[in-house]
Amino acid sequence: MLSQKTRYSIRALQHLADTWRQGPVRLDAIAEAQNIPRKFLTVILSELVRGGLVNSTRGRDGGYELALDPVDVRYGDIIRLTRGSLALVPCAARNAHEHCPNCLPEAECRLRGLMLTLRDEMAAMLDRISLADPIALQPSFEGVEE
Amino acid sequence: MLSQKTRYSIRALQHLADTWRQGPVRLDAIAEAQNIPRKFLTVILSELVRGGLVNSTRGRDGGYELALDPVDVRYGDIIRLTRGSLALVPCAARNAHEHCPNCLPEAECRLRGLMLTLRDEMAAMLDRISLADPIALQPSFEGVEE
DNA sequence: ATATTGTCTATATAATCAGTAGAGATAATT
DNA sequence: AATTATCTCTACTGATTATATAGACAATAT
Repeated sequence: MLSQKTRYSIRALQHLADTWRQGPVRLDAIAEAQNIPRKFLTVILSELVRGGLVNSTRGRDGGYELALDPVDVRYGDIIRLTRGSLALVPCAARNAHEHCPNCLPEAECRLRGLMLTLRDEMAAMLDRISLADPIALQPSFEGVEE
Repeated sequence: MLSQKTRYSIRALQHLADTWRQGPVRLDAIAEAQNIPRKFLTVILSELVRGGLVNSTRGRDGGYELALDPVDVRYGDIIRLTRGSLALVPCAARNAHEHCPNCLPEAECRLRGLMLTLRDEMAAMLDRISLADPIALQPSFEGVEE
């Protein structure tokens, strides 16, 4: 699962992509439009600034804007930045690789083999789509079991 | 990320797939071969039994075996059973669907649109591969940054 | 009977997550 | 220079979840 924080990060970035080239957007505007707790969003946006995806301006008329053209911010980048890794197990991460505790030797682990392949498929998709791309919305399931 | 418990579950099931049709395998044998804490594995295997993937036999010469032919146990099933869902956000789950807290209406959420597509791609892969399939192992990265 | 094996519920501990508090820094305006 | 409007940073809190462990119980073979 993506953490709530990662989900907030993505939605905040989508908001900034939507307002690209319209000048700085205030934190409160983002919080309100995206339904994100204001205080928590300060932490999240600061991390995105530190991570280089967002620029901030302080003081009156300040706010946030994307540091890059939306077309250059891919979902894979965002998830790697906020969550550290795309992979579903630590040992299958290509960037933030870590050993899994209590596992078999990596070279013998079939779960790792599988999860590496899956990670690469996920990366192929998430690195293809940017904040500038249209995304097909899907009707709500409204609790329907499928 | 998959929880440690899910990872243990998968490795335990792989072990049982390897010993398919060789009679019940004792918990201690699995724990030792797969490097899983013995006491924790009792909990895990009991859940797999309750979930219908594994059969158990008590008493002397008892142990665990797969309830189905390995070819009929797909990784998607295992993850759905142990983790509840394949999706990376609650609202993108097709089986265990839940609303994400503090989100936009689902029908308007681009993150959900994206994550539904990703979920379906992941499902396509994980439901194609079973415990009977060979899995390509991959050399350990040994801390190498890529 | 006894030894061997799995089952079940409760508990302990630690880590992570989600969110808040509050003092501080910077910039524009007056 | 004072004021107001912004963002910044570190620390903290409370709740939840994850990772186990303990120990009494049930079933089976010999």
